[in-house]
Amino acid sequence: MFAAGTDSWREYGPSQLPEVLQSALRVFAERGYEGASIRGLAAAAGLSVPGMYHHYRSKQDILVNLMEHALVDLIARCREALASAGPEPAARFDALVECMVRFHMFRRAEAFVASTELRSLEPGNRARCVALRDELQGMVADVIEEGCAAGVFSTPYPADAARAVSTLCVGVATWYREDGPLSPDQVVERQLVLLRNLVGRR
Amino acid sequence: MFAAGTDSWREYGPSQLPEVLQSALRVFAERGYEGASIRGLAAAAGLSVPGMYHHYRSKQDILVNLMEHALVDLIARCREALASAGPEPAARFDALVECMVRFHMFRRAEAFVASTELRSLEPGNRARCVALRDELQGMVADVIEEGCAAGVFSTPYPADAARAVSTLCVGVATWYREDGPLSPDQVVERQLVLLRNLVGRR
Amino acid sequence: MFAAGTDSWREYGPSQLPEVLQSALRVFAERGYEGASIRGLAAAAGLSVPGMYHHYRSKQDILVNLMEHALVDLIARCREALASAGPEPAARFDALVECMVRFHMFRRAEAFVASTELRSLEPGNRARCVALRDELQGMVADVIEEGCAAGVFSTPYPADAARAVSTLCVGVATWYREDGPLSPDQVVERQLVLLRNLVGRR
Amino acid sequence: MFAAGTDSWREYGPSQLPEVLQSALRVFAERGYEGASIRGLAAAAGLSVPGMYHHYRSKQDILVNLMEHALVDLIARCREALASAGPEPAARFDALVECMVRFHMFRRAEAFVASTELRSLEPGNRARCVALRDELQGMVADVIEEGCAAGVFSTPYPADAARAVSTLCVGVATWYREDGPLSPDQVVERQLVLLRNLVGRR
DNA sequence: AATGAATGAGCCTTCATTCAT
DNA sequence: CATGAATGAAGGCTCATTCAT
Repeated sequence: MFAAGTDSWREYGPSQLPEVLQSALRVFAERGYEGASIRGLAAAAGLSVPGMYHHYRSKQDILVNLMEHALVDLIARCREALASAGPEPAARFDALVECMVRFHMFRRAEAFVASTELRSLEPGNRARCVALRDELQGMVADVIEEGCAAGVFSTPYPADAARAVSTLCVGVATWYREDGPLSPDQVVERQLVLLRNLVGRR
Repeated sequence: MFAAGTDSWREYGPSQLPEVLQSALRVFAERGYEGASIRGLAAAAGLSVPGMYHHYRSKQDILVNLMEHALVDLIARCREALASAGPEPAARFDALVECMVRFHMFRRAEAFVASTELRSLEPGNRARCVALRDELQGMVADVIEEGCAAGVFSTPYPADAARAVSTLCVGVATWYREDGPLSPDQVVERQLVLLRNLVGRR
Repeated sequence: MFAAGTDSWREYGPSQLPEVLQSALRVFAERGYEGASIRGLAAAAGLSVPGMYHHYRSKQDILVNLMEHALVDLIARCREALASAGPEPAARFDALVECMVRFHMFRRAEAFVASTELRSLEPGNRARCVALRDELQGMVADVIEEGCAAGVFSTPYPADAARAVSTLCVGVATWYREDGPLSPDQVVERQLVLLRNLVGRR
Repeated sequence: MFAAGTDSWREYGPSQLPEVLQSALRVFAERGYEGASIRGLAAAAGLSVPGMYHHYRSKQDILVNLMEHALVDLIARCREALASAGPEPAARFDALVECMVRFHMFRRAEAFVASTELRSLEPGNRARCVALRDELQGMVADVIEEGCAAGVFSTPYPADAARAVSTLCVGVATWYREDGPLSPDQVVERQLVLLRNLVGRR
C-alpha cells in the first residue's frame, strides 16, 4: 500500500532541532509569532533573555531558522519519497501524499508554524520561504499533471486539485493529535483514499 | 448547476458590518490580531483612540464582534442554502459547498480572520465561536452522512471527508483574489467538482 | 560701555521652555544625551515614561526641540543686539559679544547642551542645527571683517579670530556659575576686554 | 619665531599608546564614552570581549588610562617646552602656547576625549584627572602672571586670560584637520598671534 | 589571549486602557 | 464622539561584565 524503496523519508526520530528552537517552536505554535515574547521564548528555553540573543540575532531570526529547517526537511523527504516511488504516477502521488501527511503528523508544530507564520516574516525572509513552499507545491502539481497525462487521474482541474492536496496535507497539522483515535498509518491511509478520489484516480 | 430555490444566501451586497468593524477587519486580516494595535485600528477607522472605546469595550471585543458576525452570517446562509436545496443529499451537498465557497470569496477577510484568530480569543469567547464553527462542521458532516446513507456518496471515511470539505472551503479565503483569473462562478464549479470527487459522488 | 538701543536681547526672564524640556535640559547637561535615560528624563519631569512619549516622539525629539529652541533664541537675540548697536563695527562687535556672553550665562544649560550634543543628533537634525550654528558664526565673522575693513580691528587673521571669539563665548557656559565671584556684568566686561584685544581693537 | 632649546616636546612620532587604547580612542572620539560599547571597543581593537577584560578591568578603566596618558604626556611636554624656553616670560608664553597647540593637533583624539569626557569619569578618577588639568591651567596662569608682573603682558584680567588661552588651545582639537588648509606651523603661528594679542603683549 | 555561553540590569519604545474636558 | 493627558505593564533588544575552557 505504501511506496517501496529506501525509507528514510518515513523515519522520524526525535527532532534534530537545537533545543532553543524546539522550545521556541512550542511557544510559537501555541501563541503565534506576535503573541510570543522573547521573554517567553527564553523562559521556555530555560535561558535568560540575553542568552537567547547569544544564539539568535532576533526574534525574527528564530522564526526564520525554524521555518527554513522545516521546509528544507520536508522538501528533502518529499524528494526521497518520489525517488523511492519509481516512475508510476500513481505510486508517486501516493508516496508524496504519504510523505507530506507523515511530516505534518510527526513534525506537527514545525509544519503548523511554517504554514501559519509566513506572514510574520520580513520581506526578504518571506521571499525565501515562499520559494521553498512553492517548490513543494510544484512537486505536487507535477505529480498530478503526470497522472493526468498518463490517464490515471481524471480530474479536469489538476492545478486546483494540487492546491487542494497541499491544503489537506498541511491541514493535518491542524487537527492531528498523537493521542487521537487514529494511528499515523490509519491517518495516512484515509488521506490517501480521500485524495486519490479528489484527483479522480481510476 | 446550482441549487435552486430562494437565493438570498447567494447574494452579497456591500458588507453590513459597521464601518469601524470593516476597517478593523482589514487591519486584522493584514497584521493579525496580536500584530494590530488599538491605535492602528483607530487610525484605520478614522477615529480617536477613546472613540474606539466608545464603540467597543476592548480590542478583544472588536475581534469577538467580527468573528461572531461572520460565523452567524455564514451559518444563516448555509441554513438557507440547505433549505432551498430540497431533500436530495447530492443537491444539499452542492448547495452547502457552493454557499461556503461563495462566503469565503465574498466575505474573504471575515472568513479569513474567523478561521485564523480563533486562538486569539479569550476562553469564554473562544468557546462560543468554536461552538458556532462546530455547528457548521456538523452541517457538513450531516450532509455527507446523509449522502453516504443514501448511497450517493461512496467514501468510506465520511467524517474525514467532512473535515476535508470544510478545510477546502475555508482555504478558498486564503488564495482567492477578486482580480484573479477565475470568476466566482468558476471557482464554485471547480470546488464542486473536486469535492464531489472527494466524497465519492456516484 | 554696553551697546545702546532696544534692550530685549539683554533681558532674561525665567525660561520660556515647556517644563518637560526644562527638566530634560538639566538631565542632559548633567549626564549628556547618551548618559540620560528616558526613565531619568521622565522622573525629572515628574511624568511617567509613556507620559514623555505623549509630549515628544522620542528621546532624540526632546534633544532637537531643546537645541533648536536654544539656537533660534540666541540668533534672534544676536540680531537684535546688532540692530540696536548701529553701524559702527566696534559697537557691533561689542554688542554681539555681550549678547553671546549673556546668553551663555543666563541660558547656560541650553547653550552647553547645544554646543556639546551636536554629535548626538541624527543626520537630518544635525544638519539643521549645524546650519543655525553656522549662521551665528557667520554673524561673528562678518562683524570682525567689517571691523578689519574699517581699520578698527587689526588682527591679520579675522577668520581665526572669529572662531576664537565664538569659542570663548561658548566657553562661558562651561565655567560660569551663578554663585561665582563675578557678576554677569563683570563677566561681560572682562570678556569684552579680552576679545577686543584678541581682534586687535585699536 | 619658535622657542629655542631641546625640542623633544615638538616631536610627534606615531602614538605610543598601546594599540587597544588607540582604537578605543577612535571609538570614544567618534561616539563618546557613553555611546561606545565594550563590544564596539573590542571589535575596533580586533579583540574578543573577554580579551578586552584581559587588558583592562572595565570600560571606565580604558577611559582613565587614555585620559591620564594624554594629560601626563601633555604636561610633560609643556614642562619641557617651558624649560627649553629660558626665563623670558614672552618666550615662555610662546613655548607653552605652541606646545599646547601642537599637542591638540598631533594628539587630536586624545586631547579631544580628555577634554570632553571628564564628566564620564567616576569621582575618584575624575579628581585625579581634574588635578592634572588644573596643573596645566596653573602653568598657563603662572606664565601669564609672570608676563604681567614683568610688564610684557598688559591684560588687566590675567586669570580670565589664562582660561581663555587654555580654552582656545583645547579648542584646536575641535576644528583642526590634518587635511585642512593650514599646516601645523601655520596654525601655531596664528594661534600665537591671536593669543599674544589676547594677553596684551606689548 | 580567544571562544562560547551566560546574565541582571537597563535601554528606548509601545501596548491597551482610562479619564477629564 | 474628539482632544489631551496619563499610566502600569510589557515589548524587543543591548549593556557591561563574568566564567569555563
